[in-house]
Amino acid sequence: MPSFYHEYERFYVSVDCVIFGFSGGNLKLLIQKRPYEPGLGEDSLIGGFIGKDESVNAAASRVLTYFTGLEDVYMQQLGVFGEVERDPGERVISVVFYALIDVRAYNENLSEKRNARWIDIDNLPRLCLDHNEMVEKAREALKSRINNEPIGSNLLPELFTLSQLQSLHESILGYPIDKRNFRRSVLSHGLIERTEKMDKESSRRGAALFKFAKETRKRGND
Amino acid sequence: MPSFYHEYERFYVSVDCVIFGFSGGNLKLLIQKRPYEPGLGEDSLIGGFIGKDESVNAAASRVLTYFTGLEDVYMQQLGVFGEVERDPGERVISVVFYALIDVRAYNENLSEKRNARWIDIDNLPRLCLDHNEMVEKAREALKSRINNEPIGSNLLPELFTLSQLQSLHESILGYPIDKRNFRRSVLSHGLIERTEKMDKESSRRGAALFKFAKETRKRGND
DNA sequence: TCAAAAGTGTTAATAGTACACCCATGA
DNA sequence: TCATGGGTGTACTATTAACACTTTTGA
Repeated sequence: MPSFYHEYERFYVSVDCVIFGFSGGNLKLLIQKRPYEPGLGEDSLIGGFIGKDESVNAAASRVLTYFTGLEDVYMQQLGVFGEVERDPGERVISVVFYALIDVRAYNENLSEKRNARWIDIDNLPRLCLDHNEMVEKAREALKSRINNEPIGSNLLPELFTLSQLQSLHESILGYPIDKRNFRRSVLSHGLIERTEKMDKESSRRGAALFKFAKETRKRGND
Repeated sequence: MPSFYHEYERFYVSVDCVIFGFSGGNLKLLIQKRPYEPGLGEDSLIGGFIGKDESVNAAASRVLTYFTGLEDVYMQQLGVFGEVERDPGERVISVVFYALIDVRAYNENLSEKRNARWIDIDNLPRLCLDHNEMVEKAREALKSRINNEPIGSNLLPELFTLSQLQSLHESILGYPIDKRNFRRSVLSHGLIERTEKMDKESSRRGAALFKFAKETRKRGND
């Protein structure tokens, strides 16, 4: 096979994943200790390099599964970070994804093994390189999606209360929502359905558990 | 300078630009004859390879200027196309942008020199590689932006009639819009201003010429 | 005089927003 | 009995959608 483009430069290409979770009423981010120099040990997004025979999306999925133990996760491309000096070690072009996972399904065992941990999105440490900027951009993307797509289904367990769903929306949007309006709105769209089950854990009275209607759990990274 | 990532693969990274224009009441796309093997001479998006000391965005701007003669053009990242086999020659990861330009400002001389031409967006030929898919995705991005951002300012000349603006919106959205509702809506947002000038070319009666209010002409690719 | 595009208002439906109290329960 | 979170309705406002005729003028 001849080399058609041999006069051009080749680049390291990485994937970085902004992995969102939701627990304890707060939006969380999964971060790791950076395993390479430069910046070894600094807080970092979950990432990795693209392999020779692997598509960009496949690399993102591989990295995500490696760090969470989960497959078929909701994942979207966010964009490319391609400044020349963004990595002081070598020139690396990074393709950024964001993913939404149910933290209850996350494999806790991996946390220690991978040197990863969940942190509160509103209390982010300084991350290495341009990773804070990536998180910021991912939050914006989430904000503009939450009202139009049922992405909450990927962050919540199968069954959830309306209060949990509201709290998730509030965490993403960053402002409080009126309870009655929220309930009416979310129910009128027909995306969620009430089940017979009740949650007795988070309140004395108990709250009805809801589930997302079929087909609203969108998966994959295409 | 040590090589931190030397164990990883490096890739050719290209930029491809979906360049939209608007003339004769139709949305247009600028294409070229592909200048490389494989697929030499096939219809192709405007593209090029990223240089060693050039950011990804800078590469896109360079390519755009080279093919249009224009600088400071409205440009947005669309995403990365990273399938392993997307280019049968070599593995190339492509970062795709879309740009909006005023075809009247386009340097016609470059058309022949660069082997480029404008074609009607609704009458696209088969493009090389996965370029048709890129155009499709760019059109979707345009559609979802046209109602929220004054991107029309980048496709129209400085002064334009409301009919032209409406026709642009219709071309992008793909369906007819009610004239009265459109006018009321677009005027109420205060993004455009009526000028004293009249257009006498496209109608007997003449139509008022409008311009976008300052600060609405967003430029650059960040 | 007529063809062709410019210009102009009203009404109905829908979606969104603001707002406050009672209920059921376990401790 | 009381503290806690669950659950409910109504009135107002803003936005969107549907719809048809008159005006101007050059050919």
